[in-house]
Amino acid sequence: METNYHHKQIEADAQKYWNKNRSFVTKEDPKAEKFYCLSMFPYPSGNIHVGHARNYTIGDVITRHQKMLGKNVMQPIGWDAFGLPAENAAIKNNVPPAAWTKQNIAHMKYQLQQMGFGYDWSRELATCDPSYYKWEQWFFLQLYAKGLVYKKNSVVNWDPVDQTVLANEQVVNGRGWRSGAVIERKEIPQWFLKITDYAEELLKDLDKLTGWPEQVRTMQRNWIGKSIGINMQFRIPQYNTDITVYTTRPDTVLGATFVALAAEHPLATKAALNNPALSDFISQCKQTTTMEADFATMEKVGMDTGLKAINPVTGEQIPVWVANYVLAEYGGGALMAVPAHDQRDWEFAKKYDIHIKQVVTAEDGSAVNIEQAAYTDKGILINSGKYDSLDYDAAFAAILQDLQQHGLGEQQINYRLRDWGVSRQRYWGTPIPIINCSSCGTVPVPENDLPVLLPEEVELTGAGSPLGKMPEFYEVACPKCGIAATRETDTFDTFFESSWYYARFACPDQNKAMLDERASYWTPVDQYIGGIEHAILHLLYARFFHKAMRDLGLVNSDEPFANLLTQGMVLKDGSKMSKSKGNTVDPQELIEKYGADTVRLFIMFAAPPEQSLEWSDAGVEGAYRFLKRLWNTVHHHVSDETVKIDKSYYTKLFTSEQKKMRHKLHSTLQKVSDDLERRFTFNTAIAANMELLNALGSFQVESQLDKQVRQEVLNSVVLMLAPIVPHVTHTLWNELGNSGAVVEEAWPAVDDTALEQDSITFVVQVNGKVRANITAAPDTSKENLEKLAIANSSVQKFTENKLIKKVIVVPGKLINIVVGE
RNA sequence: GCCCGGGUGGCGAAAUUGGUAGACGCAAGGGACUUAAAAUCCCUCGGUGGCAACACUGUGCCGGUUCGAGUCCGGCCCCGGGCACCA
Repeated sequence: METNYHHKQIEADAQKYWNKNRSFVTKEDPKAEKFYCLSMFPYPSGNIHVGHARNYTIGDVITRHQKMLGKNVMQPIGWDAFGLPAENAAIKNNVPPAAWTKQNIAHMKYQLQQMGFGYDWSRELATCDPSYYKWEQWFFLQLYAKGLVYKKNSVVNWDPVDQTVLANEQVVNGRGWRSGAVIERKEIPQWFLKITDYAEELLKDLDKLTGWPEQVRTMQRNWIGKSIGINMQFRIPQYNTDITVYTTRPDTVLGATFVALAAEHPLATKAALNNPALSDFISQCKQTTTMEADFATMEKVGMDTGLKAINPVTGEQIPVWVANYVLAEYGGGALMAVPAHDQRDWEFAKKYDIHIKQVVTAEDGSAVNIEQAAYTDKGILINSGKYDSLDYDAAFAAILQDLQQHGLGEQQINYRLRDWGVSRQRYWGTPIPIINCSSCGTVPVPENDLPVLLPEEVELTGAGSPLGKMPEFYEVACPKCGIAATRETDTFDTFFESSWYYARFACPDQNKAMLDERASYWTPVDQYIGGIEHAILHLLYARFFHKAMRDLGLVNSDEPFANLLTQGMVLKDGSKMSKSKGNTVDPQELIEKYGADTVRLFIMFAAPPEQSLEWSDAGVEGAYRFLKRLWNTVHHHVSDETVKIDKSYYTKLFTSEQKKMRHKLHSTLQKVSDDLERRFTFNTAIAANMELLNALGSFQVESQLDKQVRQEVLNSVVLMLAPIVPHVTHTLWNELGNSGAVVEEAWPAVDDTALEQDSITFVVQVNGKVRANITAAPDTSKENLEKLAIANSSVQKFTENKLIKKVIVVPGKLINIVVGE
């Protein structure tokens, strides 16, 4: 055995072994339990960064550990290859996005292989490959046929100088990031998927996702935002029409002192026709950003339309305002404003001196001062005539009944969730398979003509999509009537690709169908790992696609991801590491210097996976030092003679020192198994192995049995660390005299007899403060523990001349003596 | 603004079900080995007081529940993620 740890040679050898023996190439196997482990696939931005390394190391540790548990494990990898950065790079470097992307994939693939991840490379796919996006176009047409696709006008960020649509990310302080021009809102026709048709199921099935973090389920629940309220009709006498207002607080309707409309509301448009000031105001409102965060923090402004609305419950006339804080997309773009019981309405009313009328008061009779702030809790009705003294539920029911009787209101379930707009006015994406014909209208591309190929030899200028300048792309004959027609030049949102790739990994070679029966074998993914930043959009879209695929008979489960691990952000200088912020760290240098095992060990040791990890170059050295120490320990152990462990070993009469060592080993094994299988706390699993190796360092080896104990410990340490540092353990396993490869070994079993102890330490507290430790047999009775504790001299210092009120004994842990004067 | 997290030594963190706060590692200081350095090994390491034994104090802030609170409850402050066209 080599005296020193040479990571380069060791890592090259191990990787060669896995490739040659196809250690991670997997087939369907009905005899074994399947385990599909998937990390979110990367966008090929150019280099692997630390966030990737963290994500993929977590996935790889779980994959290798599950394989050791005897499961048929599949871990694929691919490339989320369409997207905006390729276009930006193309403009900057004058390289077509396709070439740039392919070059990045090649480099990043090399980097992933250097990290030693156990991927089934035979399943590799890239979403920009026509063999992938063909099926995406096909799937869109299936959804179209099922009525889950529609076209409507919606708003985009328009850069008037570059004459192009900008992503939110490309709008900085209201200006285009390249041109610096003030961004305008522009309404254009776009394609939408009816995710809202699945809103109820997406909400309900969250209860079944017990393998997901509660945090993510809560975020999705709130995002879907189901509410039960009432649609009320407010009469507008001037126009002899009604407007519908949605409210979840019908108990406050008697306190409604105005109606507020979104700038986009048709009635606002009508009222502005002969009111130039209002017309100006509405145009101003429409200038504002499309981003919700900006929308919610901007100053609330409004203008009275001069119209009056009739409160359907009181018959009272109240003014109708246009206000910039009313969302056009939600609740019909109109709301009844109750300043006394809604904080935004309250601020608006204060600003414009609108009447504030309190109609709810606290249930427990405590004081409510609506001059200070709105009272938004549910409570008891006051100033409400016949509804006085009703609580929320009773008032809801009574008001609903009265409204129904007069045909002025109905119960309504609303969702905050909006339909998914999938059109992008960009080049580097999947072409939307639609043809626009002047006589037939919107015509789907016939299945036989798929895929609609994206031309790859293009030049990007930053002003609009190149597809719109390529007649050879967009000039087509209408598939229905044959006359000259125009192909859609928009492409899909890249979330489209990432919403079904996990299923395609089951059958990437299938060229006759989107998916085949192998997708039903492998899905749902047993363990999905990715950044917390994807908690809502990506995971919700993928859940929607899975249900839609199920309804088309393509998969046989309801949910795509059975278990989810959301890794925390990797931060640098306190902010998220991302390609757009340009603060990424390239792990390549560290791999060169210390090897992949050190990088893997450090990343897994620095923080538990769900927490954010503040990157620092210091500490990597410590991980390297540990691997060297492990190497040296094995080297020292095998330098004179190797020992074997057979069945008879486990029934030997061990000395108390040997028992202590074996207790440490098997309690560590128990802890590490739990850490890797249930808790995913890889940091504490590594710490436990460090402790074990430290304990082995002070274990004196004299007899042959001592040496066997040390052999047992080292064998187990190598097996326990194999998922985390697979290269060095590959070599050490054989150096320890074991045949076969560690990658094929089973996870070690706990020897329960080694866990038995003759005596354990109890903590003795007086009034909850630790005063002593006592040692006693594990089965010592409560009474005897109490006696031992009270008799202890350090304890007596705190109990003398005091009354012992009671004694609390926690079995196996502590005794607390409660004393008083 | 809304939704979801987080805050523990000089630093990354541990404490799994309310039961010894700081495991494990980094950095720092001291020592051994060496001609010297690197590497390696050993010791110290939350704060205050004390020669020491030990005592008091300490988990963002304020209050509460409990024999006992980093952990549970109420209120606040700060930091991070998401907010529908970054992926």
